[in-house]
Amino acid sequence: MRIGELAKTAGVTPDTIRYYEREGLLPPAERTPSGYRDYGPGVLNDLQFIKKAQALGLKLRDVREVLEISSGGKPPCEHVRATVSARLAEVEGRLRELRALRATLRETLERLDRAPAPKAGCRCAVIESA
Amino acid sequence: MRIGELAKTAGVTPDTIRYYEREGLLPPAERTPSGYRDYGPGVLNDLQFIKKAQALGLKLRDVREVLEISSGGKPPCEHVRATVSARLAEVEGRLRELRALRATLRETLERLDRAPAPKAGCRCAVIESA
DNA sequence: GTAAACCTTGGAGTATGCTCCAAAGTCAAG
DNA sequence: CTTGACTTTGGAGCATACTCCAAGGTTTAC
Repeated sequence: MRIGELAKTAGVTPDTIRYYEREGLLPPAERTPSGYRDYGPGVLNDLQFIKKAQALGLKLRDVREVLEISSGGKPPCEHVRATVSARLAEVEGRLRELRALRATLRETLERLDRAPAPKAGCRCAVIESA
Repeated sequence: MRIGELAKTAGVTPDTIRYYEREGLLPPAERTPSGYRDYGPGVLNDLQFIKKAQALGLKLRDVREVLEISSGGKPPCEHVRATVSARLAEVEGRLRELRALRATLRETLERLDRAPAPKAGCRCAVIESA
């Protein structure tokens, strides 16, 4: 299977596949005599594994680590748990930040509503007084 | 006032000030005969305006637009409102995404808890079955 | 035999807000 | 006059996950 077919089957672009290979998520592909990448059907599983892990919120770096561990013969579940936990903590932190930012933005809108008509030459009373 | 002093007073680095100038957030500074940037005290307000606008959730691009409008003589409040509204919508969208991601991560952790002991050679049953 | 569709590589570009660097010039104190 | 602290510029680098490009080689269909 050449890269275009694999890409179409997996629902990604050839560029993405080459990128994964460069980044060590996929092993270097075998080559035809003319240098084209030549894939067996197993790579499809690899790509789907990557997509699923991404859908679970893992970054490509995380996925690479998981793949490295499991290709070393060990089940990576322990590592997966640590990674997912870390990602969850990150997401919760980011949620807190964004909720705070949302509150600030809402308050700013209210202040804009209540603000008096701007004087010519003013920059923005609402921002200035923040 | 030279850039180092201004930076210290405003609580930023000289690099940041030069960056703002490059990006059009600050007007090109006047220069001493030897080429050093030479600031009047008004620039402090500009820097604080930028910091406040950032604290309100505006991006530097937004701030630049606001500054451009107000340096054109018009009060930028209308534009500020539009910008803040847009930013709020973005933040709310991102919050929704992150809440969904958090749910996925939590569910994944639970599945890891319930998962049977991994077989050697398995990649990760929990990811595979996602 | 030729044209279309495919493949290769290396490298640049995207967005964000800085930060850090080297090489060289300037200024203040002693 | 020297030392150290300051300044200048242009440019690279970070993190993320790709995307797109050009210039060239290959394969396939007709």
